[in-house]
Amino acid sequence: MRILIIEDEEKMAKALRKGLEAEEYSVSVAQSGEEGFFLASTDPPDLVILDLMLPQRDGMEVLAALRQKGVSVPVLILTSKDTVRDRVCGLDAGADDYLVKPFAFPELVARVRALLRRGRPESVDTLRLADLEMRVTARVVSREGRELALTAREFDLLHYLLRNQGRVVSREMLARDVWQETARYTPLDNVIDVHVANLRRKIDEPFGNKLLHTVRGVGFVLREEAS
Amino acid sequence: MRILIIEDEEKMAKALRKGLEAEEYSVSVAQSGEEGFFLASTDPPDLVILDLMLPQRDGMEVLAALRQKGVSVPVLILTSKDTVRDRVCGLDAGADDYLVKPFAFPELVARVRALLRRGRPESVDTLRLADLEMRVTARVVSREGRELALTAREFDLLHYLLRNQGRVVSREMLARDVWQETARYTPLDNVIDVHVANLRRKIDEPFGNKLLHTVRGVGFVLREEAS
DNA sequence: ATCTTCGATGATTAGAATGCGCATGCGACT
DNA sequence: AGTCGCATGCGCATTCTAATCATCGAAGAT
Repeated sequence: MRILIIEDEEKMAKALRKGLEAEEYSVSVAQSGEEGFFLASTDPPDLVILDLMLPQRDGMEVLAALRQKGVSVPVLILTSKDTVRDRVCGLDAGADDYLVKPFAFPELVARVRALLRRGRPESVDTLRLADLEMRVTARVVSREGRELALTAREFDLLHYLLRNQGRVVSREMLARDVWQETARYTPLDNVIDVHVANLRRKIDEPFGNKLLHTVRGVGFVLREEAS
Repeated sequence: MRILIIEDEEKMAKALRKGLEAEEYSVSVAQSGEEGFFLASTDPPDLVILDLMLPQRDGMEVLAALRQKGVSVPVLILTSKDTVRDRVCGLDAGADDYLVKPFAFPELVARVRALLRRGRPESVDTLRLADLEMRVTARVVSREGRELALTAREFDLLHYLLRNQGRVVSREMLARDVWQETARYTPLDNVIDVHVANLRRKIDEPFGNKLLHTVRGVGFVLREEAS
């Protein structure tokens, strides 16, 4: 994940770079508004951290120019201007977050994480395990590129298993979270097993390596290697 | 734009609702964590404003449960817990912003705007799917170049489906967003189905490949490939 | 240790019940 | 006339139930 810091104070810039690099981000620094605008618009990073008081070109100007140009990279404003008026201005100019100096570094990092998390919306929308792929809102499931026809229940079941891939899920969990039956699940009732079997027939049987394994006495897991 | 406020203190909730409604948002309020979780997960709004100290179920729990369930709606935490530790926790649990009480209302609104801005793709006047084309302001729909005569309802319905192409939309969503009937949709009431059928007759039946598919148990999708 | 036995757990199958989606038609309103 | 809301009824995919079959693994005997 690439972060661009636009900040003229050298001390602050260095501290930020060091701290963010420790978090495994790839950091570059622009020392002026002009330079920052150029870098952000020619090769947009995944996030911009923007100081407001800059030589040559004010931070607000840089932000406005970027948005004007259609650059939609997330921007976090980091400044000592702390009035409500300043914050509202910054946010309304197109910033995604506004943090006031002095600040706590852990909070900055948390906010950076939050912004970068949002940047990849499709990663939330599509779940994957090996060559099995689920696009959630479209309700489409495919394996080896071939689309599979699942019923509503089967889809919900697989959705739950994919979200908990690697974890063993019990029948009680499935009864509660997929079937929404709070209490009255009985061992006599093998609805779950039936649907698991049906799901297996569609997502596993036609293909080589099985993904849906049963853990005797406990429940089921979705994972790659055989157990 | 729909906002859900999860907040038990009645005074605060009322003030928020009033202020946000003045900004043209459609606001609903949940008085407990339990209720908030239910509302947010069954019918996700465009934004959630979440208090942390709640009866029944703590705000952090609600957030974690929502993310766990794959609900990716933007969440702004609004609380009086103001330590750095609290903020980092909240953001890392999946919140998108964190604002501390007492707060300046204009700042809240600016942050709300910033969050909602991200969710929206910029508006376009002509929507397209395969050879189906809709010019929105002109209210003209055509396929294979031939203009189609749609009624007002049919147009609104198709408009909604086109804006959400590729996503499965439920009857509840249609009842709310196309019919604006907040609550009194019943499964017995098949108005939606009738209009979907009529729409199909006009945009799909005369042509080769169908675009409007039904997803049994869930709703309808507009998309190209057959499923 | 290895083999055998047996109970418990999971898998499979088929048929029954459910509920969903769709067509149709009528009345009301514009 | 055209459009929309609403109700009824049918057909069928989906889901559930229930009964049978397969498999696993621990315990005991050899």
